Amino acid sequence: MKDRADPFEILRRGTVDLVTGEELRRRLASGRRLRVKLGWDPTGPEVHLGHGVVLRKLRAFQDLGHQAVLIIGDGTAMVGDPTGRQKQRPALTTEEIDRNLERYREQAGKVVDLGKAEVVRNGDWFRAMTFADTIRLAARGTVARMIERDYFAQRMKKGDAVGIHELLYPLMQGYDSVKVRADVELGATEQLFNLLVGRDLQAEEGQEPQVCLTTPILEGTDGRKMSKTYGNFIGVLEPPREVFGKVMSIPDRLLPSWFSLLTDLPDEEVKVLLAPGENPRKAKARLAREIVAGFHGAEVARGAEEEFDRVFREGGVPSEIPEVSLPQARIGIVDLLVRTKCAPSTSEARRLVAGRGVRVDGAVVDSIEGELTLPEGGVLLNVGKRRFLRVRHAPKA
RNA sequence: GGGGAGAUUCCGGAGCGGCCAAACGGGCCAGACUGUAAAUCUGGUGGCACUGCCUUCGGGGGUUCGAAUCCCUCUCUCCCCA
Repeated sequence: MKDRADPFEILRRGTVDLVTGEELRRRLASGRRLRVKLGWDPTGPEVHLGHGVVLRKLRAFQDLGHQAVLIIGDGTAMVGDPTGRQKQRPALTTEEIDRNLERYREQAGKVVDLGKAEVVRNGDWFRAMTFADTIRLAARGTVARMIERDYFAQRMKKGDAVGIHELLYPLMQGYDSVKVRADVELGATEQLFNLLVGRDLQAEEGQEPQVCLTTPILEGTDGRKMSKTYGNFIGVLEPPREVFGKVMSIPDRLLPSWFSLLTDLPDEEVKVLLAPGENPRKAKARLAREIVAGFHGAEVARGAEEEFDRVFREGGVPSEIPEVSLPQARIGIVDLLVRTKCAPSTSEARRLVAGRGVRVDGAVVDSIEGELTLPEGGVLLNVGKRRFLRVRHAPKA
């Protein structure tokens, strides 16, 4: 955050909602160290660039000397989501939550300074609540208020189930704010409603209502919201090369938003990169480099770029190729694909070969009948554009 | 509590006794063209011992030579009324 003066302006940049700007300005002016809350549900182990946006905002607060307060939502996650619909998340075990939390720390730590952050679990207080406490909390919300939200309205219209506990969610989240006495709560813009509930609850408790600050939803590699369920995300812990490649494959129109949400490049510089007439590819490479550098440093980022160029621009081979050893020396191509997990099933393997998507040592395999003998140095197996594998014959297991 | 509708392959959504491994669209995979962009085009998209066989249409049971399709029952969901 190398930037001139006004902390307020720094924090305001790239936000969608800020309730209210005046309050934030006032609190910043107080010179007090603000408590800035960000919640995370340990329902999965993956932190992706979409989360990165709001984490970066939290980091910005940290850089200005404020206190980050991370809420781990194990209270709600333990309850699980009983909404009947097929593959809703099952209740998580304590072990799973701990594991997810561990992974989360590792990943979030790439963006925020966890050493200086306060990390609390809301399960600590929710588990302690009695049913009567719960009722009292529930009484603070109204159904009308809850279901006016787009999210619920859409699902109901669509005929999907909405569980009663889901109506409780915003209240629980708001209660967290009361518990940690948050000055500011961060979230993606879809979270605005939940954040606002926190304000109400705090006010009822005689606390000064938190400032709610939301960040834009990052569009994923396919243009939809970046999300685990869409499989269109870029994970923070993915190998640098992978991250670089995925960034290169985003649609051009995402460039402006990705630059502003995921990098610290000054607007003027971005403007030059995206000027009409410039090759968008160049800008994208810069973006990819910036993002990788943010997690792994400039050195690694440069390496990832070189690798990318070699493999995809020059049709070369990656410098590091995973190796697999097989006990037999002679094997049918279809079998080979299945054994090396390049294809999930024999049928799929056949399709890949039939579709001319499989190469061995650079030559397209054009028959599913094909058999090959693994030579001394092994063989380079290549499926599609990005999957490379070196297969050797291992005399013994 | 009463009445109605519905549960289909990754998703949406056809099918309503054999021609159904199941239309069509989306997604996804592979190929062409590219800048691993967009747009477009082609092929594919349950499994296997693959011109055949096996397992799928919410669960269980039944009718039938034969069921995703008919009957019974269970579970779940939605809508209307109270």
